[in-house]
Amino acid sequence: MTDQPGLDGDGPSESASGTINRMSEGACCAGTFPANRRVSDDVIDSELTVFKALANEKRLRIIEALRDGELCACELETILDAPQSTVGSHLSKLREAGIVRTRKEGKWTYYRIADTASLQVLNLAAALGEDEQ
Amino acid sequence: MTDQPGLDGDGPSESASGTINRMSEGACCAGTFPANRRVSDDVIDSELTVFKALANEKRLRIIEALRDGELCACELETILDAPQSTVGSHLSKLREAGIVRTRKEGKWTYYRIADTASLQVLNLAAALGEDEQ
DNA sequence: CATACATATCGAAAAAGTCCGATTCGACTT
DNA sequence: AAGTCGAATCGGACTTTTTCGATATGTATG
Repeated sequence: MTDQPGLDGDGPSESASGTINRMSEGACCAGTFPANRRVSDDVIDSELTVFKALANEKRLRIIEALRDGELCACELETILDAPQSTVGSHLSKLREAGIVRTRKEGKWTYYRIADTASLQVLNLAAALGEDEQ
Repeated sequence: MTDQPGLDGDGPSESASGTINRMSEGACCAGTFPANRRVSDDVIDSELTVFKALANEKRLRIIEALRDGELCACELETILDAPQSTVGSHLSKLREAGIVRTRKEGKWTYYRIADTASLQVLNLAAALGEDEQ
């Protein structure tokens, strides 16, 4: 027989609820798992939508550029120094993810940050990544 | 303020050396982009590292599972219901990104969230994505 | 030391994402 | 209406990421 991890719980951070159903026979985790630690698919989907939208250098540059206020699509083209179709598809993804919102004025389309919470996410991520390098 | 789109169309008579212009004909924003809105590459890199690590369903499930405390790699295998090598590579990426930290105990490896700021990022993202669906 | 188990890593195929020319569409001007 | 400009979208080449069997490493046990 083999030991089970976390049985005696002498670790420094073993303070979680003991509702995890551990097995009493066989290998470490065979058969049973802490099902109560699953999270709803909706939450995962929400997070995934946002993070996929943010996991791209050009899209991050767009958002950083929009920190101080709205810009039109063509201005973002020059900031990214990329072809119109490239910038356009990035903007589409940001809009589909709900990160940015648009305002049409004549033949121009102005983009702005939809929710300041997006900027908080950026700030937190920057701080997180910073002390890891 | 920079010139907003509104200057008259000049026609295809671009003669100067386009320093930042990629299009054949400058119009709306050619030459007058808000350069001061650029952000340092370091910040972008930090954000990118974090967001790339979080932009994956399985890795998000791992992090959500670790909210309440550490779990060993084999427990995470059963949560994800994926082969050991798949889970292992996701855990490697999370560790390389600094999202999780490990603790070895005998032949087991325990994973935990490295920084509670990660969970704040998740919470914000979940809220952001929520009201977009 | 042989064995079993936990896990890290490799490598190649599959899947997903990015890039960008070309096209389409809408709004404006003449 | 015809032409122009800004912008959205399509299609396919290209790049990156994911997946997972196979293998390697490490740790306990007999």
